[in-house]
Amino acid sequence: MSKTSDKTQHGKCLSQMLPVRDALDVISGKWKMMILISIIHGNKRFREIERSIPKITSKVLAKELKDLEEHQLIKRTIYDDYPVLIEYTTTEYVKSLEKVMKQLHIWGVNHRKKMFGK
Amino acid sequence: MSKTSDKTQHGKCLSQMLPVRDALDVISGKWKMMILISIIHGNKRFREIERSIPKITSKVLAKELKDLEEHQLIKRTIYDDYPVLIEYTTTEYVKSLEKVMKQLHIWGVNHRKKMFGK
DNA sequence: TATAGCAGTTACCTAAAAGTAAGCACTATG
DNA sequence: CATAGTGCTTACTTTTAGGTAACTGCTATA
Repeated sequence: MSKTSDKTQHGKCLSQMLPVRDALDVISGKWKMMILISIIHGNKRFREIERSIPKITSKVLAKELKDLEEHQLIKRTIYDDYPVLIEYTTTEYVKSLEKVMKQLHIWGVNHRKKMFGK
Repeated sequence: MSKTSDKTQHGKCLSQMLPVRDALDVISGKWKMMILISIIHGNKRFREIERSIPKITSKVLAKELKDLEEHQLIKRTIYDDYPVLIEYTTTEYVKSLEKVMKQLHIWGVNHRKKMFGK
């Protein structure tokens, strides 16, 4: 195989890599997927989400919720009754992530089995 | 809905979250998936992989290759001829990640479209 | 004999992510 | 009237990821 054909391979390779990295930029980190899953499961209120995720702090949660909102995966709704009520819900767009989530879940279960005995 | 039933929900929720996080612990970060993709595409030698990934440095590459080896996704083979030749190849186990990779790729392409105009 | 390639390592530095702890203005409950 | 809950924010510290640059011992090439 010549060096020239290697270079062509590298080009192809990049077009695989970059979108994968784009995706990971959005969903990676310790908390984002956990928060999304919590909301998908029906948790709506800030404290409710906070309690559903062990060890998360309000500071981190607040920041991550903003990020997820920017990425249009969740929306924040203010119900201006007394007392003011705020709800986080998923958007339609979150559905596009379901397959990714599913595969991550399957692989995670399997990997844990592989790593620390079945 | 009672507070008791909420607590049951949170339990269910965790069993979804934890495997997803396990998976992300292995594949997240700026470089791991790019390195895997490079090797899958046929790059085998250290410098070859390095050149196939823009902006990566040898220090980071060396460290990430060790991590991937620990997770049994790649193997490092030493051919003790002259000069000593070292090759990185994927393991069988990497195949289990293919669906995850595929979904990340699909979602990444789509997300980029959504974010900065089609 | 100088230069470049091989597969990394080393020491140092910066930036980003995350943790710690407290507090705010408000309401609801005992 | 104290206590606890609401949805956060602020200031500060620690931890981790990643970047910079130089350098090693080896071989191959010009």
